[in-house]
Amino acid sequence: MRRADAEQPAQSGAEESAVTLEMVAREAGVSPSTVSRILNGTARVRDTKVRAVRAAIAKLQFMPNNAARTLAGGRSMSIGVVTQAIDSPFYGEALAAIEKGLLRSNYSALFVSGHWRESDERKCIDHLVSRRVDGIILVTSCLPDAELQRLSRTVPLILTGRQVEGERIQCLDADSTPGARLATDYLIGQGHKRIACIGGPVNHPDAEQRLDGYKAALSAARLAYAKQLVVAGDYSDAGGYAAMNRLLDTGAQFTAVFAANDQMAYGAMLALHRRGLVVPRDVSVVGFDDLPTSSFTIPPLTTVHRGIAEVGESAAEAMIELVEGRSPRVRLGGATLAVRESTRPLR
Amino acid sequence: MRRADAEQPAQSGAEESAVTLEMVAREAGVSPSTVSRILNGTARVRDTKVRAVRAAIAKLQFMPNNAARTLAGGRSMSIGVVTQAIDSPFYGEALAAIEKGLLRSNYSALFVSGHWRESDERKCIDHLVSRRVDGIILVTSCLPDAELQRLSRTVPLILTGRQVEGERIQCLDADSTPGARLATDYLIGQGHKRIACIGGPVNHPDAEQRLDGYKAALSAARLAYAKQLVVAGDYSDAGGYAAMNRLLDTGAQFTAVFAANDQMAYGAMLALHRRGLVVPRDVSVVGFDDLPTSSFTIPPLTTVHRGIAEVGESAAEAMIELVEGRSPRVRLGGATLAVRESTRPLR
DNA sequence: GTGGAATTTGAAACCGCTTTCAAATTAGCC
DNA sequence: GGCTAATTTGAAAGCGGTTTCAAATTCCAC
Repeated sequence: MRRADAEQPAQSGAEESAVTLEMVAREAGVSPSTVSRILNGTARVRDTKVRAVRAAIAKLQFMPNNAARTLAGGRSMSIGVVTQAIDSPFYGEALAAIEKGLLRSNYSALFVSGHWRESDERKCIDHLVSRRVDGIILVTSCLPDAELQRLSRTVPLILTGRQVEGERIQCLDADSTPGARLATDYLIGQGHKRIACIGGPVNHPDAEQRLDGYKAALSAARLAYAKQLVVAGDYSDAGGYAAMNRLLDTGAQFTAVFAANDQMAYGAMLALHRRGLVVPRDVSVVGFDDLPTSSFTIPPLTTVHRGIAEVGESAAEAMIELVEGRSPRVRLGGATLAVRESTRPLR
Repeated sequence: MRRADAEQPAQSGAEESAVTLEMVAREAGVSPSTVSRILNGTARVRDTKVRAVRAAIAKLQFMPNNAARTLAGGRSMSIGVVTQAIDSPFYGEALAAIEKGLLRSNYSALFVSGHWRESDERKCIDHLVSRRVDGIILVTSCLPDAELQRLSRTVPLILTGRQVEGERIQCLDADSTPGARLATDYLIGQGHKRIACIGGPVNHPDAEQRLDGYKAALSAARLAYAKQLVVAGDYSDAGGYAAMNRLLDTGAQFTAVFAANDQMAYGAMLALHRRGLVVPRDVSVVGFDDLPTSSFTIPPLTTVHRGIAEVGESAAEAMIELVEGRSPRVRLGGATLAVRESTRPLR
């Protein structure tokens, strides 16, 4: 082999030939095993050697090859994170939190998005599996329970937004029902009796919970559930806008709206604005999620706060516990209502 | 061989022992090299064997071990993507686009965020390098030119938002000056003469471009540049809110504002609203970036559209060209103005 | 049918690190 | 000091692929 060439510092457009652990070992006058042990802290090593190795590492600017580590060690030190749309503010916040939660450990995150499509999500997950991630965090999943259970035999799972049984599945209990209940109760407490609801996509577990909370609040207050006051959206601004327009077009009477997420609330508020209706004077609006932007809408949005960031961070921490073999114990705070300026007492 | 054992589906909480290429080879009655060749298309293989191997792969549900591939092949088939904050809507959109652009290839993205801090960004990049990414896309970077040039010797770079010379550095020319000029020109064309500006973080190349565009428009229209009409923000909603309050507190007179990004425009609009000023009746507001939400603010925001998504996708495609050894040729469309309802002619 | 070129194949080396196992060293104790 | 026990160390065998190189086939023209 042209080792002579290799000794030359790489110039030109060519890639610098990487420093290997073996080169470090040679430089420090020890065996590769010793270097590895120092790197991983897997065994005691005489102090003089530790120092020599550290010096060699610094001198050569050694950076362990992750692929080799993964292959030899059987662990990739990376966690797959599945979301549905990386560009939604909701997932953005969750991802940032997961990134933060993983930070203190040596694990790093691999983000992929399923776009609310089973096939896409499946492909993403295959991808993660072939990359041998040590665990997968699913921030909402479109796949059926059985499939997740099967997957959990290959790799441990953390799941938010849904409850699925399984030895190696840890669910962060994030039932949305109480949050939706809280929001609706608040409106009722403010004297509203005709409360519309812009729901999430039908057949989506989380969306159903939010609708259930709304219904529960109504029935607890002995208010009739009026089907014509409920319209489905798709969790997007545009969807909320369209939903509100449909609602308005039917001529239904209401003094308040509960939107199943903040983005739809934004859209709904714009639709109201376009019709000359002022929030909260004419209609009170409550959202769900408390996105960072919700403090800056006009008017600032009253919304259910559940600490997306907190959930994300907990998920990350739980995942670390899980892959390190401990059993995580997660307790999440409940939902609270961030009361801002999009609601008012009825009189 | 305990083939009998191997046939049992894996049970219990134990991880399923992964299927290896060698098992596929045995099952198909060929050598591992042949399987590899079929997998990668690196050589012709007799058709009967191809079929046998495909069948074996399907039967065993073989999924190549990515770490082994990376180690042996020297390519990780992954691209590092550096942003500053994964939870900002701007980066969210960019990341989604990059993900999309990479989709058709076999490369996948590794997202990391630098949080506008040099040290964080440096750490992220080291991380990517140790994971042997085949290329790095920097959607804005805080590091000095020289450091990027040094980095480019290790791995090819794609850089947006800044121009840095280098053999293996490809810059997507995304000079913000013309966009800012466009926005300010529009306000001037609408008859505004006293135009305030909420700038980005000082010392940030991109922010400076946006300020330059603003100044250029003023001077082209022979309008005086008034220092008291310019305040610095930090590209966040809260920053825009605070900046507008400072502006208002000084008692400066203005009929329009150019905010260096949409999020600051949101904050500014809220600050105006709180003081009883109506947009656009009392003050016209123009933003920059055209975030998806900007169509749904109240009022919908007039803003500079530069196709973040387009930039992201181009970056991804250029990166593929680059790592495949071709030389990318990217031409981006210029900035346009999305005229909505936050501006009005002065009279 | 035969020789030689072209095409397919498999054996084996290697990618860079971890880890086992046994040898070498050091420590502890009588 | 001598002997055993405890601690450090290095050699070598993988991890699961890719790739080189030469052997084995197949092809083709004569």
